Amino acid sequence: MMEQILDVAELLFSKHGFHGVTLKDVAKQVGVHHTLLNYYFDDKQTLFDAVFARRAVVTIDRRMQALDDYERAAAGKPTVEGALHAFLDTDLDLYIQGGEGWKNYGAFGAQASNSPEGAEFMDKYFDPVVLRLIDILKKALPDAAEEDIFWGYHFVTGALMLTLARTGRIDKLSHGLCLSDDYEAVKHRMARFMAAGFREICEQRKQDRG
Amino acid sequence: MMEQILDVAELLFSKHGFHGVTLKDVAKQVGVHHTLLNYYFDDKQTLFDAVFARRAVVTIDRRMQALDDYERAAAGKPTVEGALHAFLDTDLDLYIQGGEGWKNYGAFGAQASNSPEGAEFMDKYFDPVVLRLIDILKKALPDAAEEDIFWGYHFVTGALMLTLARTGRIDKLSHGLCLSDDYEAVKHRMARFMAAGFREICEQRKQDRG
DNA sequence: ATCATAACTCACTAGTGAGTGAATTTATTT
DNA sequence: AAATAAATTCACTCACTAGTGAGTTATGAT
Repeated sequence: MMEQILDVAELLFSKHGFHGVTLKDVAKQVGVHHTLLNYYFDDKQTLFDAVFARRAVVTIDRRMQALDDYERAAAGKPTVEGALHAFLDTDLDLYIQGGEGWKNYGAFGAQASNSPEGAEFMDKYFDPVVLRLIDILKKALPDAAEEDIFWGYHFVTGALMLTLARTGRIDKLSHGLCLSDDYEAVKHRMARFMAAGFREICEQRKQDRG
Repeated sequence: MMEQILDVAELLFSKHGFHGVTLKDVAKQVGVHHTLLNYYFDDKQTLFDAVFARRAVVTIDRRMQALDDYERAAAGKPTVEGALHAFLDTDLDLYIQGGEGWKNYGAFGAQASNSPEGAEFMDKYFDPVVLRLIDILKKALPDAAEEDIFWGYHFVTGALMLTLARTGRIDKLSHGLCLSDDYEAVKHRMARFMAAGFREICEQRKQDRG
């Protein structure tokens, strides 16, 4: 039952955010009395956190593992694209293979990261992985200015977050050519797209200097 | 007074979203009785829409104008970077020069685009400009597959939305090296970064083919 | 000064939200 | 079958939200 509650909460929070969902909404969709949620979870915030925590550890561990593996495999010569592939694809694979639940979690996370509190809370979890990524990026771009790498990273997360947030929505613009839950398509493009961006702004800096 | 109400609503909605803000919150911060908001605006949704509408037209007009100007100036040979500069910088300039209000609006828009309803509502306004951009991008990349351009565009908005959404928050990760309201820094990097990405995924497609 | 209108407040209603503690049902053990 | 514990519902409280309509103050024209 607890799992079902988390599943529904995950879905609803991902669509409407923390304040846009009531415990009754969740309970109703689960088909259970709303006070049962207070039985399993102290309060609304606890439920929200539980939704996050349930899967956060998994993503983080996998990503960290993937980055470690990549760096080892690269044997001292990592590339931006390689690092980004490790960072992004590992996550995207989860959403591709993990079924409905993981897709909702992706959207949930993206939504949560939008509020100041949510972002701060999540950063606590994710910062180590991000720093690990940035560490590898620095090795791949030894001449790069630190700001450039950080800005590049911001662009990457932005793109990823938007993709995750829009899961399941139709892209009217492209007349359905791009489905926002077509993570295969994203996986196929994103790392390479972003790697080129990183290279470019480092190049730009050299030009600015010289 | 109406302006003050809109200003405060803009700020609060940008932080907490539609459901995270009560009319009392807004009224209190304006220093006015909460029922006054019902005097100026039919209901909460009307207020929200008014916040959006107040500035939306300005951005859209300016962007559309900038794209038109660019295409004319490019005289049949537009570049991806040029188009993106027109599209992005025009907006960023507004946030740079427009003062606090415009910065809040940026965050407000990014926040609003996160909910399904909000996104759909906004898309109605923004679709024409976006299609105009994509039109130019297609001319700049005549060999590109349509999906690639749409995906690239998604990455661009994602990065932009994240930047706008995080306005005013400190980036702990970079120890303050990147300030998310340092739009000058974004302006300096984003168009070029993204243009390189576009080029790359078109290149990739050629490789995939041949 | 007077009247009219705009700007704003007050007192209130109806409804909803989260949360509590007692009561009941369901499952588990003995 | 009885006893016990877990799972679930019920009846309720308290705080708060959006919104309404009547009332009040300020503003401005005549």
